[in-house]
Amino acid sequence: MGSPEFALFGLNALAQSHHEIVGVVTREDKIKGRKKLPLPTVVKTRSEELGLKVFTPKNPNEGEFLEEIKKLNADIIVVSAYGKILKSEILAMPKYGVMNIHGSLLPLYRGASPINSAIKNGDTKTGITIMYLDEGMDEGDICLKKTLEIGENENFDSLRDRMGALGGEMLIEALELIEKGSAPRIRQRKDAATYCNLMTRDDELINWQQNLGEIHNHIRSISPNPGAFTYFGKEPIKILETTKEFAEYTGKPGEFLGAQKNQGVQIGANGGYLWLITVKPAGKKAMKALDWYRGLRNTENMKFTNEPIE
RNA sequence: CGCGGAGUGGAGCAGCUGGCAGCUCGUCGGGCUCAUAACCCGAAGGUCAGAGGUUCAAAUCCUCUCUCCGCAA
Repeated sequence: MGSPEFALFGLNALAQSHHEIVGVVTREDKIKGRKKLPLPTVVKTRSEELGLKVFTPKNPNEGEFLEEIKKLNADIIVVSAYGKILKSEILAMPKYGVMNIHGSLLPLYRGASPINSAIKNGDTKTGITIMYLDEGMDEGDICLKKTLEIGENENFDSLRDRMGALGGEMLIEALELIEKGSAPRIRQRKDAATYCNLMTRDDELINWQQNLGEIHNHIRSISPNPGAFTYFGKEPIKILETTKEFAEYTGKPGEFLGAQKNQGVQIGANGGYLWLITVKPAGKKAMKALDWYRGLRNTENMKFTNEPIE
């Protein structure tokens, strides 16, 4: 069971292993407004490529779907970023229980956005936990846990892919252990738990009052999708890639300081300079910050703001 | 029929109250320099997304189509 890209890794790992996938469960297709096309999850698309049986229940805890899944008679259910809560009835169904691939070192970052949150907080390492799912929010016992370094400028996509790959390997490993009956089962330390929520639009807005490091971490934690944004005049603009340079800066944060070839566009921030590398203006495609800057023509007194202006 | 932005030489943009297609950058050639991503000189490169229409004349006005993107869901 899974929905976004992260879940793909577990699926692919399983598909390449000797384990038989009796069915795949993923979120229902979403209606994408602009062209009002129903968009299937990547997991659904991939599963269909693999010729697997796919379920997209609105509520996985309801009668009809429960009957269906019971018929599959799975030995184990694997969950990875599925996005829906599973209740006891389904948790008790498989012989070996329900395993979850979670993108953090539990009990840290329980919740919906562990990968984003780790980057956003400027952590230098994170990891994958394979755990037994129970009714709590990522509270189940831990089976396997492995650590991963986070690069200084690494963005969400990059880390997500690396973590996904690791998660896939660990899943197979965990399944071997479970088959042999020698899988570890360690309780989580409740007192060490931290939580992270689902990201919303508000989490995407850049706050120029923050210091340089925080802004930089914020930007890469959701890059390239959905991407952090700020306001340039009255238009929103996404900032997808940056580097940071700590320095003395006494001007106002968000101000344009110029552009440097082979470096980017220099923006003032509390505690130094933020160099824009890649940017995506409203209505445009992602582009080099320098290209965007070039097209501005007049850059006198330009600045980014927390709110739309004019 | 949810709202909106945009498609112009390789890139980013201007031109859009109709009249020989322009800017910044890149590329190529040459020069200056100990040297350079700096500076100077020069060149190549565009059926202005596509189709139709109005006009003596359309990138520029009207109609339709295609594509990309932001918001909202």
